Amino acid sequence: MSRRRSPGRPGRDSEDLRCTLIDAALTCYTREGVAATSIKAIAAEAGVTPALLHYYFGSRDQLRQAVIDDRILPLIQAVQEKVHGAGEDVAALIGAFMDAMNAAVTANPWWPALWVREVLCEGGALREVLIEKVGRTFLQAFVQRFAAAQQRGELNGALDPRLLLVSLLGLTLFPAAGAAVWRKLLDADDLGPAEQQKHTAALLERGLELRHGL
Amino acid sequence: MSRRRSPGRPGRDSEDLRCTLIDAALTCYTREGVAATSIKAIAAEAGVTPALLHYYFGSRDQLRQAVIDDRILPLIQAVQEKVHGAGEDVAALIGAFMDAMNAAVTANPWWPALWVREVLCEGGALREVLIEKVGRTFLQAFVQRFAAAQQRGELNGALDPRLLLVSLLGLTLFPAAGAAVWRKLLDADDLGPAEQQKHTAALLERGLELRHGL
DNA sequence: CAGAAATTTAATTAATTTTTAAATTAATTA
DNA sequence: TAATTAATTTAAAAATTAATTAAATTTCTG
Repeated sequence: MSRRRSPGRPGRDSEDLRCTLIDAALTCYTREGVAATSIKAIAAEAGVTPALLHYYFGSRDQLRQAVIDDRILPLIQAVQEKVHGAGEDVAALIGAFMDAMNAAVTANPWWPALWVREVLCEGGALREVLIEKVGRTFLQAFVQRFAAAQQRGELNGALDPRLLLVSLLGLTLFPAAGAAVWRKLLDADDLGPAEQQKHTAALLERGLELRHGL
Repeated sequence: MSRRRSPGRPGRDSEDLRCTLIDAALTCYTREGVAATSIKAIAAEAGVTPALLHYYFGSRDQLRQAVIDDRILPLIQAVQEKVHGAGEDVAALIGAFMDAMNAAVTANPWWPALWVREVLCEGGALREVLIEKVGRTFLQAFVQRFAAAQQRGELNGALDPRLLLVSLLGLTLFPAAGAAVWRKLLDADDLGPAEQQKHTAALLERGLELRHGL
């Protein structure tokens, strides 16, 4: 945070400030939402002046675009690639997706909250980007493979193949986005990604196993 | 939206304007987030002047509180009561919860997006309200009943009882919050609450039924 | 018809934010 | 080592915007 310094060019031990600034922007976006975040707030978060953000990015909009280009798109691409590398089998596909999501979330804790806020919600700042850039093809590839697997009897036929990926997102992104809330409500500091992962896998593999049915 | 009229007291056909104003506030909160919503924006949404909002509610904060008291708390209470009315059986409990959520979401389409934004996310405006007012007891009651059911062998023992309600929320609120996105991505206007409900029930009851396991 | 109620117009106040320009210091280069 | 360039801050300007208040307007009610 506050790293107040005097004016003038910094010494050669300069950390990568651009990176720090983008981190600060992500923190603010996550905490307040993209729409409600001013460059003043980002500057405060980074312990720097608004003028510097101008120097680096030009304007508020360009800064937002930089955050998208530098952080968000690569993240999605990483997930896409891991999934792409999975073989023919649906189980492998789903497993790869869940693993990729868990890895992405663990490495980028800001991601889930930002996602639910700015992609899921009407008026979200990342909606267009994601939907047009990656969403459609990504989602539809899954839908087709799910449907094919159902026909081969390798996947619960009562599921709607179009909704399954949505369910998987709901079981990964949603719990991760609320992690702080759950931990507080449950007084459970030990409740980490590992427990979450195990629980979700159990639910997906076997369902609730109710004796009487819903 | 715009219902421009001249100054002065309106005719006696007056709809319940207070209600309209609160609706407009909800719309803006949902679209832009509570923090980023000005009373000016709400006034525009309702086709009314900012001064009128003052006349009705006193201030921006009081308006927010009115939205919470008039709309959000009753909604949660309704869910709570329906769940409370469910019998001993876990299956009945879970079924009642899912039904109550689906009903609440169908009747109040703004609810899921507002929830993920303002409860789930750090800095959300409804976080404290919900967590302190209803969250803890509600959640813990579920946890205990889940754990008891597991001991009786009536519920998949590999699940984490603390995380199951989170999963259920992730399978209801999350898909509902993104409904517009999914529909657009899938070119599926027919994809409504009924399909969603059926799909989720199938997933919960039987899991994925993969041949090879995850 | 008189007074109260519901609205808008218009003005005030206040704050805030983005952006620009100038000043300062350190590094690099010739 | 002097001159230039780069990275920062300070300070100020410019623009926008928001919340709130006061006054004016119209319609209803008694």
